[in-house]
Amino acid sequence: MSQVAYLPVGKREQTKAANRRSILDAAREVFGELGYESATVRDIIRRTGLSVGAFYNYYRSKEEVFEALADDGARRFRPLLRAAYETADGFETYVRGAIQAYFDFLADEHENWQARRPAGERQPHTHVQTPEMAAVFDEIRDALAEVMERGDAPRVDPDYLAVACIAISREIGERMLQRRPLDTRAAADFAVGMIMGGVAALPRLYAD
Amino acid sequence: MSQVAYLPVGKREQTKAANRRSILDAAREVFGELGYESATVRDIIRRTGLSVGAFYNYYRSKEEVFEALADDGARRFRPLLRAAYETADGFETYVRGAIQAYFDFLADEHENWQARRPAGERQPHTHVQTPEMAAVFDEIRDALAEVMERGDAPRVDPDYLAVACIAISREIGERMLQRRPLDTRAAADFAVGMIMGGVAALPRLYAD
DNA sequence: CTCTGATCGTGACGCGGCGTCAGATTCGAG
DNA sequence: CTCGAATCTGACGCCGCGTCACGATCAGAG
Repeated sequence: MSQVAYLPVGKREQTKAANRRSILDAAREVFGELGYESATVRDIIRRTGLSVGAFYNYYRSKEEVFEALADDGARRFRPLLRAAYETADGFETYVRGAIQAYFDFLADEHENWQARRPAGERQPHTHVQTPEMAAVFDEIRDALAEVMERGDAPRVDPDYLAVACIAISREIGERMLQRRPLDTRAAADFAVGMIMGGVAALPRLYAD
Repeated sequence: MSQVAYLPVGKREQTKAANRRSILDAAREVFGELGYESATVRDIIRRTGLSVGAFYNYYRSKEEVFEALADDGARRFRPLLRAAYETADGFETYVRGAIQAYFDFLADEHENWQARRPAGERQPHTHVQTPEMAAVFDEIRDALAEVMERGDAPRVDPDYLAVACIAISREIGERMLQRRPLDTRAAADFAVGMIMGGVAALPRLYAD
């Protein structure tokens, strides 16, 4: 029974990975229960059973844990986004696929661990800047540009377009979560309609 | 030279108002220079010359000062919004007026006291929930509903619509501030186009 | 003007969260 | 088994926060 070749071989590597996960899980719970503001680094640490010093071997602050959480979310969402891109056969199907995927994702995450916090609270899926988030932004902008190039839609300022699409999705998504019954489909219909109509009416980049 | 009848008559009232202003001004500067996160209640207090205790007679925390700042912004913006409503003679002119007003307002505030902070920073004009902010939201939603009723635009879910319009304006506005040269007109063209086209294509509330 | 209660200002103080670091412990290569 | 490096531990000092007992100032009554 020597050296069962798992992914992280050494014992050190294993506990390291486990601790990272443990901290992230604890943080999710704590932020969910106490909210970001009033949560304490020590609150998170307590749930992990680690010592204070050990925690600081992994993350330098509460903020950094929060970012890691957001980054994690973005990382899990990315494949869904990519799938939407690859499945799509035009501008509208891409937008629809991406938004429906996002709203379902949102609903899922919300169910799972967001123990009903007051609205307007800081949430990992919004307004934090992390590398993975930036990557998602770029991916969306490029996909939009790419799909526009194919002639399915008029060419407009891709940066503003991406910003607007994300803004609509984010805010409609958040509003959606507060409504009962939860209807991701209706919300998606709204967001997609807004974007599709909007693009058609937008000032063109190269008047031709 | 006795009792020149100013607006706040008593000396007490005067210094009270002066202190409130002083704190808000100091807070603007401090947040502008240090950023919200790393700014300290004491930093603000130091700039006012007040004592610690005196500060706490006016605001209970850094957060509360920040909200007061946001509230103040909303309060100054409201008349401009109202003017846009009263000047408008239809859906498009209202949307255009409101957005142009907002972007000009944004540009102004930015010039004045926002000593170029890293992007994504917490800013009083975004994502804070204050009574005055909520009032602005309601005003926009009602104005949109009202204008829709007049038949200038198809009727759609007013809540989602208001959320979407505000989201677009907010995010395009923020992006606009990062571009050189600063072009509020172009940004407004984009946002208005997006909204106008979007509304036309939206799922109707009462299919008729 | 004086007196008096009330309001407001002052700053030292205690509390609590933060991040560190010297020492202990555990791992794993040789 | 040995030893150096990686990791863990938790007591410690620091710093910002909000309070509160006390003093100063004001406004109104007499």
